[in-house]
Amino acid sequence: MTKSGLEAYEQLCDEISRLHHEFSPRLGQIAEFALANPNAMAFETVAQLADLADVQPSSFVRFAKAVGYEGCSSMQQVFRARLMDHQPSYDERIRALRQRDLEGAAPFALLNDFSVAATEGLAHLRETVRPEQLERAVSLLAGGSIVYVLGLRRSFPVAAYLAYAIGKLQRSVNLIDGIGGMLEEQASCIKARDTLLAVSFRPYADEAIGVVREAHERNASIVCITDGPLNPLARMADSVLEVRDAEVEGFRALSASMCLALTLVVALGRRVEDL
Amino acid sequence: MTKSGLEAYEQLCDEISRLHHEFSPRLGQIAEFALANPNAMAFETVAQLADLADVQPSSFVRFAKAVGYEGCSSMQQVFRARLMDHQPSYDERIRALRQRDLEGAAPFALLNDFSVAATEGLAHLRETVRPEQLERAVSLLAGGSIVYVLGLRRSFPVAAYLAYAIGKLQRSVNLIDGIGGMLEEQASCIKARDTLLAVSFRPYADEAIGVVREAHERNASIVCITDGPLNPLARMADSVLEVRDAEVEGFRALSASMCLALTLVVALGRRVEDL
DNA sequence: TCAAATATAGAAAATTCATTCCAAATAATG
DNA sequence: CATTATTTGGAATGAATTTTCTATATTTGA
Repeated sequence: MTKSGLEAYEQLCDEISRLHHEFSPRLGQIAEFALANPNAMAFETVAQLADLADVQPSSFVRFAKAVGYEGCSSMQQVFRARLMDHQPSYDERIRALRQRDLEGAAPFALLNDFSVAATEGLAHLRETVRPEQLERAVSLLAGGSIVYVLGLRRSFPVAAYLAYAIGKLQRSVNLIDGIGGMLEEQASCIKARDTLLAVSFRPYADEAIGVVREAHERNASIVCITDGPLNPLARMADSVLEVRDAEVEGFRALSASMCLALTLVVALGRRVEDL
Repeated sequence: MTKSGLEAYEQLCDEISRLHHEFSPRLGQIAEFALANPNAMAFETVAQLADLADVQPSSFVRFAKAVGYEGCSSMQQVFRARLMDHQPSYDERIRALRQRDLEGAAPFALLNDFSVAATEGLAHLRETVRPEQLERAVSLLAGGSIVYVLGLRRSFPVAAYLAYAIGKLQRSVNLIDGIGGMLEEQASCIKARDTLLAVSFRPYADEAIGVVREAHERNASIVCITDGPLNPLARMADSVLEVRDAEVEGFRALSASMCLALTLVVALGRRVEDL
């Protein structure tokens, strides 16, 4: 396994500490500065660092060489990697996962990888959804006299689940599924007091966009479950909930989406009960 | 109070999202890159970013100006401030989550509970499904000349997903959904060389049992996804896969089921590819 | 105290960088 | 189809950055 950013950083700190007592005064001064200001070391230019540490830029270069690097630039990479490492992006984690799943192709290995990916997706969901967003979405759903649920193609299973579950709450719910080619007819039922709950993932189906636009023009409330902020639906929506299910070979597991859907439904049920 | 690095960053993200739809193609491309790679945006030089995003450096400068900055450098400060500000350890992240859970509204607490429950469901799935069961299920699916997918009521979303995904593999697939009251007619198409993939959770719908029985009598292969061994379908099935999604107030999240479904589909795709 | 060695400061040089500008390409308009 | 407006690619520019170099200062050891 390749060395992580944090490890390299800690190793460098150790090295600096070890050498500190045998450094010349100026180098020692820089060593202390470096250990005390790792953020600055990561971001500032040598000139700025020199200014902050009250030394000459050339001293910084000598320092970098003294601890074993070719120059300041390569030393700086270590301080940067540390910050990167602290926050591995969701994409990076999933990419790492995908790397592994290429090795074992057996179905069981797949199940393992996908379930780990789904777990990551759920964790991501917890971390990124903001309480007030959820709150708002539930309010909009509770406020609509009829809830319309939209989801086509890959989003359809989520929409179907939402419609089923909301229906069990004894609320008026309508699944816009485009059955019999009647998408527009279904959409045209949406009125101003209603709420449209739209589920849409990339690539965003044109028909779905059309339905949302129509609902928007009719002044219906719109709650949108989607996979990213760069989404043609987002700007028409009154509430946007972001989910990022791991995608493998073009398929999304929808595990996190389903979890969010369940949350919305149960929260809606409680809200309605309380009234 | 002075604006934190994180706030500024989130504000910038919002702005990018808001403007995305009116950007030119190249600017849109950069917008997506920026949101997907905030780390790179913080550290890399414009030339490197341009290379990564596959655009010209000048386009990056145009982008920075389009979102309201004087140039790339000032925009980059925002991405850097985010990392400066925000270097939580794992423990801190957990604590922050608890904090939000406590002070946050009820729906968010629900989301937390459900996502934890779903995570446990996934772990359970990993632990209980045996490799040879999966192998067998995939073989049966690969062997059938037509795959029929059955799932009614709460199981319907899983079935819909399976049908959609198997269809994308260019295989003949047929979703038995009982549309137009034609459940029996749909079921009567199943022949001996076909495979029925039945999804059924408690309380097992009578109609579903009927369809499986009919398929069984016609000597079709039967793969069953269900929630326990005490299931009327199990004894007719050639392969049984057991999933236990967490249940809350009578609702199942289906997260684990979706994960298993994805696994079956991708494994099937690979199996067919290899032939 | 004096020479030798080492460390430092600061200027200079060589890169690299962000930005600008203009021409080519593309899309919109009449 | 011709014209106009946008958008895009890529070279040019000038500022900034890292690094090297050298004269000066400081320390070391006799």
